[in-house]
Amino acid sequence: MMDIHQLRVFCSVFKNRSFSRASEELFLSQPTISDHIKSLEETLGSRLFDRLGRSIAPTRESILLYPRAVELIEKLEAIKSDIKLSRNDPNGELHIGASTIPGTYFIPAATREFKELYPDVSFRLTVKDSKSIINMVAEHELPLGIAGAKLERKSLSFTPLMNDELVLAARQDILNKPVITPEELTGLPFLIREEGSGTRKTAEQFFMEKGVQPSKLKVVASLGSNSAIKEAVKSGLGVSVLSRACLSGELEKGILKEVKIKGLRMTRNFYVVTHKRRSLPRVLELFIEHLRALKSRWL
Amino acid sequence: MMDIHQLRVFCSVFKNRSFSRASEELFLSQPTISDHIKSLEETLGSRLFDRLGRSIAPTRESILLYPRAVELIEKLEAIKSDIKLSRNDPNGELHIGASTIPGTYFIPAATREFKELYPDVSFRLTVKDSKSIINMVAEHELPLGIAGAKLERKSLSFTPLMNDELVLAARQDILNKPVITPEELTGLPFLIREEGSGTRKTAEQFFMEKGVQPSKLKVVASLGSNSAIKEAVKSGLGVSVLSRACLSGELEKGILKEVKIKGLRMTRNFYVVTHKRRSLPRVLELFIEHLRALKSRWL
DNA sequence: TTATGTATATAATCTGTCTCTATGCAACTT
DNA sequence: AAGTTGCATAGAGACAGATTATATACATAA
Repeated sequence: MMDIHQLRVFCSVFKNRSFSRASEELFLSQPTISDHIKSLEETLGSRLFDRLGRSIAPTRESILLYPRAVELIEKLEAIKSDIKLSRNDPNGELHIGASTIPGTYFIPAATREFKELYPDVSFRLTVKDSKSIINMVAEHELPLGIAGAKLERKSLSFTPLMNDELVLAARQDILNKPVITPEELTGLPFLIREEGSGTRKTAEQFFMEKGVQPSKLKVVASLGSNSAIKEAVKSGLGVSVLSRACLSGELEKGILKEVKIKGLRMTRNFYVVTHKRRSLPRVLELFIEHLRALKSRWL
Repeated sequence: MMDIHQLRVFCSVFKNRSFSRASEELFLSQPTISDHIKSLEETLGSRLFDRLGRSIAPTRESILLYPRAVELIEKLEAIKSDIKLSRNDPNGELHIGASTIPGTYFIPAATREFKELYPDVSFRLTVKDSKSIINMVAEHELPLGIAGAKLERKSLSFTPLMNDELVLAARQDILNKPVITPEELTGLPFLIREEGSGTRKTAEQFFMEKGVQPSKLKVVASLGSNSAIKEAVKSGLGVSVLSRACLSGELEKGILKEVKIKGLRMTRNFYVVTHKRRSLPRVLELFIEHLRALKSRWL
């Protein structure tokens, strides 16, 4: 067999025009050099050096071999460093899945900023409900998911990324109080999400804990998306419970007010979902780090 | 250390998407495959395949590595076959040395014909006296020499290539006999080569053996080259002893006649001179074969 | 759930190759 | 003729590569 090591030895002998000088260069004994050259000569079926007693002379075959051997060795080194560098030089397409809230209000901004740091990455963002996202990670359709639930599966790992808080939002002219009691909820004109929404389900659960039956709410409309609800609240149609992230702009500008409910804090976790047995590419590790860094700004 | 064998194993695993199928393809055991992949992963510092239990998935690094590994392996094979082919595909420059007679009358024609057989070879012909040619071979300035003497040196090998015969040539109107006795030589108008010529020296030695002192010859002129002598003989200035090869054209056309000397045949050997410890490139072996084949036509 | 089959990892062992030291041999130098 | 330099050969030890046997993990079927 002809291997790289033998080629390295050959190149050193060729350059030095000497077996013994090659042995010094490579920190090997001279017989070792002799041996490798001999076996190379056997596998190639050609003498590579004429032993002239005191000196050696490269043969025609040797002269043919040398530049190619050098090229091969250099190429091998190049491959090694390329692979090592690729860990620190993120590039390629990142396919990320996220459930509605993070996929709408957190991840897009995060990808934009990350792309500024690492211009060679591109993103593909799949927004589905938490259950779908988790299933896709489990089926290796996604390397990374951000989900608002913790569907336990032994092959998956869930690590909390951030808290999402649901807040009661209203226009000041509709509800001009900083705090209300849970009981007062039933007197308000309520805008709610469609049946099946995670946000709605979460909110209803919290209300029930405080003894407020969802059916007692004065529902003025049921709408299909968070932004539809938000616009409706902004137009003064009623109040609603929405993710704080979804409301940040309006709260800051004072267009909408947050109304606290006495004794009730509605939070849920979003998790980074990955496969336990699957290694994350370095880029994805960096992206998760980036998300955690951004978290402090969001909360 | 990262070696070719490991890359071969990696490629097979990558193609087959399986350690065990790779082990069948390469006629190795499955643990051996695991081992090689593990050590490759260690030297590269990156996981190459995610082990998902039943199946494996190539990582980003793996996808980077694969095409390069394939390229490297193919390149190695290419080198091997190139070197092996080069033995049967003669090319490059052949530096050949020859003493005056063969260098003038034999080798040029031989190189021409050889070049027709192997168009990719080119020749460099050095013509010097035998002693110089032999020295150049000894000093590795020439891989191959054709010389008219056998200067014994233990590092050199002399193998007879052909006989050169010296013949007495004359114009028919000057000497109209097919045979003369050695004694009759002294009566002829003689043209001789300069002092130091191998041809002259050889002829004088043969004459002395037959009891004819060179000083007794009736020398009409001493000229510096074989062709000068030949032209002089053709112009009727006298007779001379010349290599048969040098005279072949004139003898065939009947311009000059060969005159035999009773009991005297003047032959000397030309030798192929090579270094004992030095391998001849395949092209040179072929060229020597070619010379031997041509010999039959010359004699 | 338990059993079974598939696929990889680990352990123990053996073999072969790489490497070394010691020594021989040939060629050049003094 | 003796010494020096440089490659080849022989023998021994260490290490890597390969194998078998076994363990572990996952998926599927009963």
